[in-house]
Amino acid sequence: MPELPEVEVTRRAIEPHLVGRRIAQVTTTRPSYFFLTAPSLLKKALTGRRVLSLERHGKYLLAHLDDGKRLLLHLGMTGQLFASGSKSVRLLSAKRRRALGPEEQPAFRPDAHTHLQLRFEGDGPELYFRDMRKFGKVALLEAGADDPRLDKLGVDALVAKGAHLHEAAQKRRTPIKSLLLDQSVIAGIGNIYADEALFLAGILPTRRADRVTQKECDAIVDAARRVLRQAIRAGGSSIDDFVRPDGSDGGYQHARRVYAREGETCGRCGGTIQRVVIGQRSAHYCDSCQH
DNA sequence: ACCGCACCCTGAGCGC
DNA sequence: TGCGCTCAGGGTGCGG
Repeated sequence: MPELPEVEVTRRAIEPHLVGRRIAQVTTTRPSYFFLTAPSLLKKALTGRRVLSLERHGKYLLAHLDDGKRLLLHLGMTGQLFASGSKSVRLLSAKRRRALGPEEQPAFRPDAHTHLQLRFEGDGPELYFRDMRKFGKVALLEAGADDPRLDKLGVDALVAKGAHLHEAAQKRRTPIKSLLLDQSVIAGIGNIYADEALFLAGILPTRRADRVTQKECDAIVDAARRVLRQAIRAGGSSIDDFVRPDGSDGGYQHARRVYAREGETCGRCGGTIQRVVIGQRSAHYCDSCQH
């Protein structure tokens, strides 16, 4: 699931294909939950526009256009943003995957899950936004308009301090992990990196937020920053669907300590990794390393 | 204000 | 072989 590292890896790789280029043609799927701006409006607004910059805000990408409007993208759970020519089995349906020989890796061709395709003037690849479960989002923001989703975001996890977490935690009885996932407190942390940060900080995900000390908040946020930076360097985590914009896998899934490792051995103490559900989401931890 | 939970979606994996 | 069920989860929005 794309979190800050996956979105940042995507931003860096997509930027050279996007910034400075003029959009020649926009292709979409039918209107759906995925399109916060109707596909017809999107096509009209994007065609002919030049992209000035590509920013990341938490897990959102924001492309600034030459008419002052902005294109807001969110990868949701299964969103994939990549360039034409990419090859990866993660870009294929299971049906197509099964039909392939073991060594075959055909170049991606847009399918029913490819909700947005951008073709540009001149040389360079097309860009595709594919999202199987449609939890991703595309929205066009009018020039000068505020956006509630962006306004709500807390401080970016790459620059957050323990104080940001502690301030929010003091009056909250919710589990500390739920607070870490709250994008209005700190922006960018999702399920994988929340579990990893809490493991490194030695704090149980179930601990009530108001019982986490300032010092412990420092440790959690420091650990989160470290984990996120490391994950960016590794190219993100390709556990289910994430691919880098050239079709390659990230590498951080091999470095994770607890996430999706229920029943496996803790690399630090030799104990067994546990799983509980917190706020309708899996939480993974080691009950002898975390308190 | 806070908190828990339903919901949006589709594919994988499982039992029968 | 295939059906029906459950699970996965980011963000939003609701009711208590």
